[in-house]
Amino acid sequence: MTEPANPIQTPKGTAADLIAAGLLLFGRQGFAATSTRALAAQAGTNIASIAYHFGSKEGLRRACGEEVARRIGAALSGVTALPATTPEAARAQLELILRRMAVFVTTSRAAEPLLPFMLREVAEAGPVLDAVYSALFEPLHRRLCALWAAATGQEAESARTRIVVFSLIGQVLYFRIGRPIVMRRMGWTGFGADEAEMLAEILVANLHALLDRERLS
Amino acid sequence: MTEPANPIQTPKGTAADLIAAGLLLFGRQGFAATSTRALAAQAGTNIASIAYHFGSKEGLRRACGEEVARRIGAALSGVTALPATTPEAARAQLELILRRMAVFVTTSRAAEPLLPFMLREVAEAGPVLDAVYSALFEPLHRRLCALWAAATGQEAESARTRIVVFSLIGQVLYFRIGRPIVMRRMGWTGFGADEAEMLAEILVANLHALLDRERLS
DNA sequence: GTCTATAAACAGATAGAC
DNA sequence: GTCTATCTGTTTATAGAC
Repeated sequence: MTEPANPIQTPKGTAADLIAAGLLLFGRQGFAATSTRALAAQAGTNIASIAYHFGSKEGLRRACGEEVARRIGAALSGVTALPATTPEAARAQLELILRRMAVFVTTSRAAEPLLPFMLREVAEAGPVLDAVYSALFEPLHRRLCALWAAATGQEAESARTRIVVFSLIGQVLYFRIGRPIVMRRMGWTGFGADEAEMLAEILVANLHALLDRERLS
Repeated sequence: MTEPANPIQTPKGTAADLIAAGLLLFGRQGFAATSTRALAAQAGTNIASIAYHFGSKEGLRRACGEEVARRIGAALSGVTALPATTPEAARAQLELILRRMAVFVTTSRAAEPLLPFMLREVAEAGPVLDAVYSALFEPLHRRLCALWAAATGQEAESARTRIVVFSLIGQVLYFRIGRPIVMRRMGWTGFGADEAEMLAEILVANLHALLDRERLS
């Protein structure tokens, strides 16, 4: 989730160009609305190369999903591997993850072509979703559930824990999904340069409020 | 078109059947992936009737958007019109709105064909979005911002208020969007009959925690 | 590996009978 | 208003030259 000092090297060649085009156009317009001609044009190649490299348009979609899973998985590994021995440590790690998520969805350059593609796949429940999901949402859900359980003493598998984790992730994702349309329709001029900071601050305040309340009950 | 005596009752006839088919299939597969033939088959009519009643496939999409706006607007009018004179009243109304949203996204039969269609339009940023948005998200955002401002004494137009409102709505919507895939992938068997109750309870607890923390700072 | 040309299927829209 | 048959353009996938 952090920007690596040495940014992930994107492979070169026609296949990589097509995957980049797929991430961009599938994410921007959706799978069905994107023609193979548009993909080839965006990649600076011809239509036939899609069949040559990926078998079909659907194959390119799959390759895009695997590429996303690969990059996201690498970016998340540092987050999902941290241990949490005490409630205090679990709380601190929940806070850390939320801060990184806030930065990721608002300002991370790495997220730019990946996030729209992923959100599309979630919305379309496409066949690629499992790869993306198992690389991102599943470890994130599991990790947050485990941390919440460690911080509160509740069951990680309980419905309550699950719903709380849903709400934590949902706050971040809806912020990303809804921001463009809300800003356009309501004439909001933007949140400024400190947008990520402010979102993170509110997410963390929200988290601590939830945890404190949980401890009291 | 005359207003039916029972507002829940859906109008009859081929045009209404096509709108119902559009809400269902556009919501399920997306606009681009849904063919006019599939729409006609779902509605139990022929392809030509789409052009006859709505001019084009795009016209049917617009009519679906207006239908959603009409129904949602009616369902929301009671919520967005309530006055809030004191901070305590504002807090109580925030709680009420969250409870209604929780019920709406989890158990309301009325939401079933509408919500997937709306979420698609949001994801696709389709041309219908403005009608849907102005009927639902805009009054909801404005109302929640105003209530939050009334409950905390903050500015309704401030970035902080906007982000808080985003997070409130996001918790509910992501719960609806992410639930199917998370349940499928993680083997969750469901949240039980009291799902809406539990979601509402957590949303409300979240709200009070946020408000209390806001008052202290 | 890359490309042009094309095949086969499909899309949305329409003409015209009823 | 409804429907069948059809037009026109576009889609994905492929064949075959280089």
